Amino acid sequence: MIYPKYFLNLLNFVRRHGYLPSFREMLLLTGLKSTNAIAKHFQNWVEAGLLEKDRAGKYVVSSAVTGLPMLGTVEAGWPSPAEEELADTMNLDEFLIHNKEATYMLTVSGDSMIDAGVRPGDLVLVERGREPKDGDIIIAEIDSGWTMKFFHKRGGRVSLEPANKKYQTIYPKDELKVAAVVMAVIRKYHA
Amino acid sequence: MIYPKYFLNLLNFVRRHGYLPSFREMLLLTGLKSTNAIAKHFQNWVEAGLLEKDRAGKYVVSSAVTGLPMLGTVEAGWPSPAEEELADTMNLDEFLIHNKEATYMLTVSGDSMIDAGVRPGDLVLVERGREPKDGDIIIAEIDSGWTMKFFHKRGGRVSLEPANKKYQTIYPKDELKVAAVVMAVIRKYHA
DNA sequence: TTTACAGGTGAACAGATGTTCACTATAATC
DNA sequence: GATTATAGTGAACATCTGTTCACCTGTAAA
Repeated sequence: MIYPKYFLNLLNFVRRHGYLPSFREMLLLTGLKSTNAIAKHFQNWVEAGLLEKDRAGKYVVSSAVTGLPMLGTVEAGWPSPAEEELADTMNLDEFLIHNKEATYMLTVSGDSMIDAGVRPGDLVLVERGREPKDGDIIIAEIDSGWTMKFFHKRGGRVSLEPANKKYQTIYPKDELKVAAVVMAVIRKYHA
Repeated sequence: MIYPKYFLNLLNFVRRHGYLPSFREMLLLTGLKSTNAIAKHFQNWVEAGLLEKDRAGKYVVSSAVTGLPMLGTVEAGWPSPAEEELADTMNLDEFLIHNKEATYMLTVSGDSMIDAGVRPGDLVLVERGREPKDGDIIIAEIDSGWTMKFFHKRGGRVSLEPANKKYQTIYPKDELKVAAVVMAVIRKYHA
């Protein structure tokens, strides 16, 4: 995406400081000399969808700008520049986390879920206090300790199934203690 | 983590608006009546590490507050409340993205990398313009189209290896067109 | 009982904030 | 050549900002 003149200065400031520059700060960033020039640019950027005004009348950067471009599929090849500009953008935190207060991150150890594509060293985003449904991956407390397994509930009967033939399906004797439901898996390749 | 009184009001505001409330806005949020009361709280929160003052002297929420709690491993069990308070916190965007301008997100179709735990429907974070190293997963353009493969470079000889026995290793005839290097894989279970 | 202190009020202040108005220079269009 | 946008200047404005000072009040320690 090609941004209008001076807008990148604003973005750099936001990334460094975490808030929008004031009009006078924008003067320093752009080399301009009148706050009125900044005001006009800001109005244009609002019309262009790069900025927004919230209910209090304060400027805010649109999430369309801060997010990542969301493209097509791998097999389809790399999109053309025109397609890139149309691409959706997204913010990873907003995208992956629904209930922030209840969301935690854990490191996976062990290979009990490897056939489901969850490998040792992966990170999992889990949500506590969520009711697991049939087929969910959960973090459960069983007699011997803690484990990640598929949760199955068919006709009132609950089972914990690993995604690895080395391990056996567990049928909890009494009640099952569900610590959290796995919402997402993240694997990072380059430190 | 247990926050001091009134601090949650501030956090809620930040999450809704994307910026810190002013002292007068804090009065509305807390029910207090003097900005001086807010000023004292802010100073305490800076000492507690919940807020910071940047070089310009403006208040900013510490990243320790906005991030996710980062806990131990699955096998070790759920941490005690005491451990939770000590836990590191992290921000997913900062954690996963190094070069924002060059980072894109793609949906994976096809099963050529399934033995590496990358499944159809997964999302991959890729970085363009990065030099691939031996063992990296890359998005490459080959004669027949686009594909995701392991990049191998041993003794000057380059090969593209799938992580699926159904497919064969590719030895590019002429130069290899690397579109991007895969930096992370993300799988989301609950829409 | 006295002292210290955390937590709050109320008012005043200098500086910063976005907005607005009148005006200028440059370039493109008719 | 005259006209019309576009992009910018410069100054003034009311309002909002965080800070500061003097003061009040209940609670807990000395």
